Amino acid sequence: MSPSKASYHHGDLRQALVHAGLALIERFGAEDFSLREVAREVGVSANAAYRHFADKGALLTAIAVSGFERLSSEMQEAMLAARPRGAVLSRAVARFNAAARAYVVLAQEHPQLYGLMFGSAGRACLEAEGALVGPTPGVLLGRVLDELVEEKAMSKKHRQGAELHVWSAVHGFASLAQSGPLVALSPKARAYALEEFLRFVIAGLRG
Amino acid sequence: MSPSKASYHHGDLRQALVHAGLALIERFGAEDFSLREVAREVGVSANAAYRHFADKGALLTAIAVSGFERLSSEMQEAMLAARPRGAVLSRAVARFNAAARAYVVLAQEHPQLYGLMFGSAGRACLEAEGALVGPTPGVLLGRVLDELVEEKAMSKKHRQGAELHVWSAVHGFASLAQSGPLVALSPKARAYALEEFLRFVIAGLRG
DNA sequence: AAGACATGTTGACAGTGTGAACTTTAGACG
DNA sequence: CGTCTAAAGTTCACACTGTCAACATGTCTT
Repeated sequence: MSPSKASYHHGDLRQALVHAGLALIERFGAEDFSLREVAREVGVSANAAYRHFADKGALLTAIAVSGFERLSSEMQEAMLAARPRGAVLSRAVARFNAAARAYVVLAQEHPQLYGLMFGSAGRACLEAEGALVGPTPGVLLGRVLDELVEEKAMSKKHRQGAELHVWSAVHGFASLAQSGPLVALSPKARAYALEEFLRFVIAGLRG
Repeated sequence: MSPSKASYHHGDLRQALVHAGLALIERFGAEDFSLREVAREVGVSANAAYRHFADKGALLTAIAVSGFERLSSEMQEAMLAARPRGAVLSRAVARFNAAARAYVVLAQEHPQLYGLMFGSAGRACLEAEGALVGPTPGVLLGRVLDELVEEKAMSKKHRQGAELHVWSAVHGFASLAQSGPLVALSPKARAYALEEFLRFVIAGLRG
């Protein structure tokens, strides 16, 4: 029961495995992820993980879930901190930009985790209902779209299906930002490209 | 030298490995890809592959390259076959739509290959110069954008960096189409969602 | 004809995911 | 308090993997 029980029983092995697994993935990527190695890291036998996860895949999925929850909370935090700048940038647009930036930044700073989340391991928890505790990125973006409609920055007609559109756009940019032509650019140029891209997306919403 | 040499030397083992590997990947995905299994499939010893590929990863990269080349050729083919419909759909817009559809369709029909292409294996050959023989999707889309500018369907001002914008959008949609909220939809509904999305992208280009 | 070189094979080794059987421990109940 | 039980962790075992080293077999050049 005491939080750090160094004896036979670990206390909260499940979470420890997820934590250590996340660290390993960020270092070496999801491809070379080894169940035995994360067990070693935690200081536990190889098969101990099977009391908490059915599979190696189940642990990977749990790590992906933690990634989605982090993404969700960082997007929400950024949206809360967003402030409209002058008259050219409405409140809802500022909040949208903030959410999208948080999304891209997380993908850039944690490429391996991001790859896991949208690989075949993480794919599952987007479809499965109840796998995530926080809102999915699509849901979060959908809320901002509602604000845009309220502000009359986009028409109701274009609202339908638009969360998928903006999610696709942001997700695609985030993906290409870590493999495509953006990697060669300086951080400053990348940031500028992102702002340009956000203008493109907003323009698309206007229709 | 004869095409089917059943003896010690195989003839063109490299291509046979890529072919068989591609088939295995489409069946079981890139995660469970086994060098020994593809060798078995081809009817050759496990280590024969090392005369043609430095690594398991090198074979995977070669398969990804073949995927990119197929993507490229299918996009070009679709663009050639595209015809403007009536007066509402200009030639360049029709060609853009055709290219984007081909992209999404390939991702949908070969999700495992597509995942490989944009996983850490395929990522490399987008950055490395000369790894691909055909044009990259971004280059291909860029050409259609030039046509759009020529047609005055988009301004020169918005042309800069736009291939990254549309590539991001299309890539993101294709990715989410195989994991996100689209999988639950009927094929007809999915096709409609794609058309809606294309309108969104075109609107974004107009600015 | 002969040797050089590319191509394929065999054997071996460390490391992996995972099933089965065993052991330790925490907590419930008399 | 002692005892029983089920959860949590361990050990052993097995098939399989990627890859290295050494060897065998063709093919091509001269």
